[in-house]
Amino acid sequence: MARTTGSDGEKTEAAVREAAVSLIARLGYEAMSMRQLGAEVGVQAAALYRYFPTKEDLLFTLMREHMEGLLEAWDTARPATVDPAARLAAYVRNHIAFHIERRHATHVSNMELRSLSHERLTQILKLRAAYEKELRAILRDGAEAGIFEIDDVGLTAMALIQMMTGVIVWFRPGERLSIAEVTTTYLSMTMRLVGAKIDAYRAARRERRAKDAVAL
Amino acid sequence: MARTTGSDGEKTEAAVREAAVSLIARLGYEAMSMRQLGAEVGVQAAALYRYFPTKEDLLFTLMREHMEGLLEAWDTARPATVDPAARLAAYVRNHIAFHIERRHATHVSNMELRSLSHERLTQILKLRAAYEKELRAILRDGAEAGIFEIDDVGLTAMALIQMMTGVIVWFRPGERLSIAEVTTTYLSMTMRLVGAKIDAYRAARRERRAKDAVAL
DNA sequence: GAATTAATTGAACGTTCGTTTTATTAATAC
DNA sequence: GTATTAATAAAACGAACGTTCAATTAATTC
Repeated sequence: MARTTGSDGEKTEAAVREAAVSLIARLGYEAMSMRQLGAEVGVQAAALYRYFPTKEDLLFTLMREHMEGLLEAWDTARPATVDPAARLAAYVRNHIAFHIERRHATHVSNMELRSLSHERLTQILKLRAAYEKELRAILRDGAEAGIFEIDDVGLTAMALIQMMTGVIVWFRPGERLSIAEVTTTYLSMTMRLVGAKIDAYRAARRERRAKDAVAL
Repeated sequence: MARTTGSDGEKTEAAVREAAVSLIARLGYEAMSMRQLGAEVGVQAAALYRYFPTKEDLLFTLMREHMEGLLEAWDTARPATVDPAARLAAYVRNHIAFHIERRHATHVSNMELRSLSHERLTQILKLRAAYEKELRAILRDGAEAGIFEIDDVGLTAMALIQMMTGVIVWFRPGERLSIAEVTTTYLSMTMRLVGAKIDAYRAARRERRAKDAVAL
């Protein structure tokens, strides 16, 4: 009726995070009770307050770490090239891989924003905006280089993100399609959507060189 | 402290539905209390039970009517032609118009599915499946006629629906873009995504006629 | 091995929840 | 104008909620 044998703060906290993501994704933040979460971890509800001062703190921590993880993943996956088509392909691949791998956490971060305080909501939205800005930059560069055909950069970025993130709604690992197949298909849909011509970047560069050569 | 002057069951029920859609969209189903809903309508919580036997019945009614409305809207908007490009354009236009017009109700229908009982969830998903089936049929016809270029019909349908429905997340009437502008841009993104060639249907028909003429 | 710190239990707190019941008044029918 | 029906208020129900607190035991430190 007190500290249990083998209990370990680090392990318990990790178990709480994991169980919370899963429970909130399945039931919703409001519908999940602290008693349920405790039961899932194998601990009384009161023990949870050793790790997170309130239920909302727990939610916010999960969301912030998810968004920071997304930005870090992109920072690692970001290619060195300036070719917009290659950068867009990398963005799509990273986005889909990250979100399929963390379906539950993505669900939480996208659906439970309204349960955050105003200040914390702002923090999460700022992280999200930074991530989306990267995509808009790629689209703008591609449009200005003439290798993408885009009506409205902001609108296209939103459409692409909604389309890609939507994967988590219907995708189930081990069903009809593999992650690789899904990614390939989404990549070709993306490239068509932005009107990218295959190897348009190299063609454009060749053309520019030829023009420069003439100018000399 | 009982029936109030001017009270009218029909008006109250309509006010309850309207307030419920708005409150659930804003706060979430679990977070909205029956007392809050009553206050919004200008009535005690107990009075709500004259119109909906339980809170979940209220939610289910709103969702079912939303989905039925969507199917009816498509039934009305569905064009007579067999041209897949024209049908796809009509589908996109109807989808975007319907969802922008009913942003709150769409939010409710998409986000609160987990608060339904198993049986009722099945009913709603059946309606949704019927609606999505229409899009898959259009895509399949277009692919078979050779005027769309589609890797995977099911996956493309999901991608398109996620992309289009995503409009309600960021679109606010009266801001930078009008509904017409948004619709036009989404239409061209859709056509590019499915690899539709402009007037490909007419060209294909012309070609077929020419071949038939030769065969004679 | 005694003292200290870490981890947890179990009980309790005040609130709020969805819902039910009963009483009461407005509108309608005869 | 009386009887009936429709629409609501007010109060109450037990259950569940997030959270706090004191007590208790395991692990660690010295």
